[in-house]
Amino acid sequence: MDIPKTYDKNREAEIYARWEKAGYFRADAASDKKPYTIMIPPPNITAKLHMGHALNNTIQDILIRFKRMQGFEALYMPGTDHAAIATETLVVKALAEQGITKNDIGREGFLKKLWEWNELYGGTIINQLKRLGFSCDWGKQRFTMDEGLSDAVLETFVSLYNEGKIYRGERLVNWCVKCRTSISDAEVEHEDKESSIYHFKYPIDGEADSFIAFATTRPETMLGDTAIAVSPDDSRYAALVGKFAYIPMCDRKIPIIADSYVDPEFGTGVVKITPAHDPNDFEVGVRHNLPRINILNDDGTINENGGAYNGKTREEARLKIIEEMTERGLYIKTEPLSHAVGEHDRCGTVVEPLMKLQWFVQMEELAKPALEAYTSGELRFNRERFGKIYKNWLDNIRDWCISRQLWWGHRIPAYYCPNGHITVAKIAPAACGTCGDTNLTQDPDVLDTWFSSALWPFATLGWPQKTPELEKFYPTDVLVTDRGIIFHWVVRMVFSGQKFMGELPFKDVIVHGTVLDEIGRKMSKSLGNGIDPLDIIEQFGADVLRLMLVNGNAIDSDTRFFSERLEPTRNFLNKLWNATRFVLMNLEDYHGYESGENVARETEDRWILSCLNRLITEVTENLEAHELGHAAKKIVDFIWDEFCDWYVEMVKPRLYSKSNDATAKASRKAAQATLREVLIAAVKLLHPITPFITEDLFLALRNPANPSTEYGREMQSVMLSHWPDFTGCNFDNPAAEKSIERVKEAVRGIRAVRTEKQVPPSQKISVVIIPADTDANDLFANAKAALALLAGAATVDVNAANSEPPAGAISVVVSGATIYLPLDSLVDTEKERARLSKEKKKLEQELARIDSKLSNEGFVAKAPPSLIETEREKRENFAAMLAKVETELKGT
RNA sequence: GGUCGGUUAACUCAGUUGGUAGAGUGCCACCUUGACGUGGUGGAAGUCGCGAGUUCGAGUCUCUCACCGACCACCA
Repeated sequence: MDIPKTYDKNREAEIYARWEKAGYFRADAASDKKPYTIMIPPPNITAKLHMGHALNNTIQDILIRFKRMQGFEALYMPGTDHAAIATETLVVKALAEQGITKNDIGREGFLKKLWEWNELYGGTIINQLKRLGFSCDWGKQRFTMDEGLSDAVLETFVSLYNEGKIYRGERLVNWCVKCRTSISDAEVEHEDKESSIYHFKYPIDGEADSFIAFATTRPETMLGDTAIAVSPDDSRYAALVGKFAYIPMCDRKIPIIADSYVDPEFGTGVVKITPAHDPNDFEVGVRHNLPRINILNDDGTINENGGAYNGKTREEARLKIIEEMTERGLYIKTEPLSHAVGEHDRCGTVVEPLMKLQWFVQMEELAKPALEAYTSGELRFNRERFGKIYKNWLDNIRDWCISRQLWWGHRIPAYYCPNGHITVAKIAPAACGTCGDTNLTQDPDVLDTWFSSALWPFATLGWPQKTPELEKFYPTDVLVTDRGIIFHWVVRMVFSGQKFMGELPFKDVIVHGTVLDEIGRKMSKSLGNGIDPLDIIEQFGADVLRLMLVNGNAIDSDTRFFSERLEPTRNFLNKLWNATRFVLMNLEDYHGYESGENVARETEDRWILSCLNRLITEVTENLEAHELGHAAKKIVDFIWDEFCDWYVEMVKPRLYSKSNDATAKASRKAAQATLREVLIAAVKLLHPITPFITEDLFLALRNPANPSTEYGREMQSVMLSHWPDFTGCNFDNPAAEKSIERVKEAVRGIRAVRTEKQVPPSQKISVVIIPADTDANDLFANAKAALALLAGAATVDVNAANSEPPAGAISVVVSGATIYLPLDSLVDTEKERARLSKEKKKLEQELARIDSKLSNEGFVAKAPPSLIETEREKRENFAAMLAKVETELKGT
């Protein structure tokens, strides 16, 4: 049989194509199996996938494959997001490079460009997902702007509108002067900036030489001031309340009012009020019925309300006003100030609060059940702190501004007639619903991109239609997402699901960390420190990337993408590949034993099966609990340490035995059966994480007589075979485990001496073991052949207990035996005494530690009995070993 | 300003109900033994950020502080 020494990662694409062709990822709504559903967080069609997607989707695919193997009808629903503003910005930029603007090509032409963009990037993303091995049901793939989702969006909008939960109103919105659109609070990033605070004073109207001093960080907004406010409790200004201040630039008198919003301790205790350009001032304005003067155009320049400043930019106006105030003797001073400035997260432009007529979703009532779901414990987060983020957001919920002044997105289904009536309908109405006027225009704005993704868990399944898919697969089982979009997305899916499906869209939320670069920074385009998953796949394969991303990692903490971790991961898969190769090479005359059949198993067989049994239990538990890092690490450790380093080595003498003796043959077959069984189970456990290589290995192990058989139609893939489960096989075997642990201890002891004495592996030594009792005698006698191989011995003699030790030998005391290595020429009495003394000291220290513990009344009284028992057993063992060491010391 | 996270071997990180500190990489020494040198064997290496507390016992629980990081936030 000819199997290459290394796994060919280039087979991944071929294996994937095979799966896809066979329809293994298809989830059937008519199936009798229990459903298990995960919705992919639809990637934005803005660019290629990055490492964050790779992690996010790997977690999902592991869970999906695990559940599919467990016999669930598992649906991994794929799709993409149109990402309204993000994509539009990119396309605008791309057009600008050709000297084209949106208006040049018009709405229709522009949208055509966007659909072309979607074809290109949406397609790229899908191919990347496939390349990473994700087992999505591609037949069900959706896009947030496709027909079905668009219908769901309209349905939602109309229904919320009819309920009065969507309204249109003039409010202060976050306005991006560059993108010329409103954005939601969540899209505003606050960053502390070094800027200045300017101190001015306004004259008090009608009183010569009387002024009121205040400070502002935005002098240009003075043009829109409609009041001056002080604290009601501030005696300093009490006399001024009710009087008027005078704004010279605008020739405007504004009232001096008292409002509790003002903190008398801060600054001068005086705040200028600009209701049209500051959210707090807006509130104050509402309370005091102040006029709202909008001084800005959509592009951020001063409008006609700014009088002489009309047409100037924000920055120009600011300087000019400072100048003018100075000339008028009303400027006091400028101080440096570090304060938070809101910026648009997409373009970095300073956000301007602006009065606008926009569409809003009234959040108060929708938020209540969403909050209740969390506080009642129905909605769970994998870490409590993520739940707190969720709760905090809902506690401070504000109405959601959903209109965007963009073209790419779901156009708002509101139609206006010349008489000022609004008609909201899914299908463009022929006439105004109020006055019957047929001259209607549709609102030019589109909806916030999250409006559609909020519906993702059920709209993708066919809602508002009552489809079999919706019936079968909703609610989904778990949502896996990045920390960054808990409130953007998770919150909105929750209340949407509750509102329209009457049921939470999922009960478990897994929030994972961010993939950082090698020095702990976020990967970003601007830093140029991003790593393309496809580059890694090109070099190492998807299996390596997937395993590396989860192995040993705490799911909730950020992880650095450390390229040095790739090689060890690849090495592991190579190790697994070769372990399988070894097993296959030794199965040539194997004619099949099925699990549970009566096989002449030996102690090491029972040991490895016992370890495997525990591994399966633990890995299953870990996966159920979404602790992928633990699961992966345990499988890797088992395969490498227990299986390869110990079991395979121990079993070699049995495999290589040429004896035709019936016992020897039975023993060989038992070894073959165990090797195969254990490896098949291990490969299955690993399959959700590294699906490609395990598929190949499984198929080979299934049919060892002809492992190179091409994937036949009748052959099932790994994912459809069952998740390993040894319940009822009685493989749990503590006695075998204890025995093998002793063998391992003996082997390590001998190896340590060999290394110390620099005995090369090629030099075979003889070993004499004098066991402490009959149990140990049986154990070591049975393990003679394995011991010989593992310790590089030509002969292993197990003498009777208490028999005379050989002369001139180095002695090693282990649990249950003293081992003698007759290495006459190498024995140096002085050094031996030193070594044994060191050993003695170590044992004495161990004993002292245990004794102090056991003689501690508090410990004996309060520690769990099992722990005390363990300590006593250890004490016994150490005491016996110490006695042996002392005997040896006397002998030298 | 508020909330949260991190601080464990030279490096990157695990450490699931508190019970004698682990892995990988790197380093040192040895080895091509019939699966694998993308390998094997042995080894060195940590006062678990500082200080205190609870406990028979603390990397693990509580508090203080320090440094790093994330998020939230309307203080002019």
